[in-house]
Amino acid sequence: MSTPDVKKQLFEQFARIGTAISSPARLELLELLAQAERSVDSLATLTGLTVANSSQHLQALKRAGLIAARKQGQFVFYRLAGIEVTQLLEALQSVGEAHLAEVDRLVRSFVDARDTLEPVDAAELAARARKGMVTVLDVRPAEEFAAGHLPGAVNVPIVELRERLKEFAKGKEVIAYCRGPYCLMSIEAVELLRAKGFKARRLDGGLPQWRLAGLQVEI
Amino acid sequence: MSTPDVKKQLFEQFARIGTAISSPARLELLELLAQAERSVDSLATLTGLTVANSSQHLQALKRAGLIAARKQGQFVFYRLAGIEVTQLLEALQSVGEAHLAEVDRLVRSFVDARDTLEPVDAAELAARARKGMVTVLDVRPAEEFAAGHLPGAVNVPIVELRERLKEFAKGKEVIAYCRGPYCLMSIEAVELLRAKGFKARRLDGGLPQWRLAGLQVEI
DNA sequence: CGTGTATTCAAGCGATTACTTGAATACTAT
DNA sequence: ATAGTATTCAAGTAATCGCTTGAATACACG
Repeated sequence: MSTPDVKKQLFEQFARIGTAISSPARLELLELLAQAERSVDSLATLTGLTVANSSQHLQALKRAGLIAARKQGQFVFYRLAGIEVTQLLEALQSVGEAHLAEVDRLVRSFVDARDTLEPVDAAELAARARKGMVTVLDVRPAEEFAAGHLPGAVNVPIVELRERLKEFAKGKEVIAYCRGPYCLMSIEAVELLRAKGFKARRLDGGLPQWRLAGLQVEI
Repeated sequence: MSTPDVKKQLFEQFARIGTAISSPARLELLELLAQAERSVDSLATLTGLTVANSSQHLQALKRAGLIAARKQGQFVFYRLAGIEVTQLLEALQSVGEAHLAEVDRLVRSFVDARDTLEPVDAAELAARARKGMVTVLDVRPAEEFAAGHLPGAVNVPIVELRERLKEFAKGKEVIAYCRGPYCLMSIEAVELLRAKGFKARRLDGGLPQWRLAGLQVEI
């Protein structure tokens, strides 16, 4: 095999991965899978895609090496193929934030709050949580919490938060997190908590970013 | 603007970047631009694409925020938009290496040598070069060397190496590098040097990886 | 000012992609 | 076995993409 030929084939392979992340639907699937493994059906419901369409997208992602499948009974559970995939998604977002004006505009449009919510970074939270100084609040759905969460976090899905406020102590600061930097549930949580007189901030990033920082995840 | 709508638009934006890296031709262009800024014409020549086709690919990359352009006289020089783009390409390759069997096969097919060439990593080279213990050899074309190279490196393009061997001292080890982990010129250089009785190894990665490691680049 | 060169634009064509629909397959549980 | 559910497969259509060709634009130089 001649060498320029090998080069070309390598570019073709890498381009396959590019193709896999060139669809909004597939990116949404990947974001969900970055939280927890899930069945085709559950992914279809969460994304609003038809089941057949989801299945096709998932197969495309699998062919590109981004996700892996596990069959259990009549269900097929898909999961990210590895931490490299999370890194790839991070890099994708980081390019978007740095160089696409449209991304900047969109982020500002819903996280004006960002400035006022004073996000805590992972290292700071890790230190303070270890000393028991803060309550770590995971507002994601129970399934995602079950598949892995920050050490010592309590799970109150955002839809239940309003009616479970009494579970929190007024004195202790609450740090809320959810799926990632563009996940709105933690922002909503912080706003609700503050309105009710709690001291609350949000984590800058979600579980995937916590993992990427090399920090420990509890199951 | 409703929030699920914003989410959707964000995925669309990130997908634009995915689309940009979904073509082998564009990946090749990006790899070249990771070395140095270049004109459309020079990129077309290097890749073997027609000028019009290159121009279109470059515009696509620009729209996706991956590259930026600078017009000087009748030339348009394109360059990577930022270090995030290099990170993205790194992440892409890393997913490929980890999860695409085909990539593994291709890499093995031309870098069996890899095992026997005992690549040096960036940190080790930085330390040894600072003490003057090794000769750092850049085998890339002169233009790319001129746009930035490892501190203290000497530039002998691979095509000139055979006739310029007398410039090297037999006793001092030579560490060769070129464009990146899949760049063959440094492998060829090491093989030639060894055959002629020099002590030689290659750097694991090229200039972009050196930059990503946060190490200093000389111009 | 005209000539040559670098780049971009515009139109066209074949190949690929995204999504839908309806059916087939695979497994579970009664 | 039978019915029910999860997933995949297959076929069809509209839209998009990659590349080519030929022309237009932009700039430099004599």
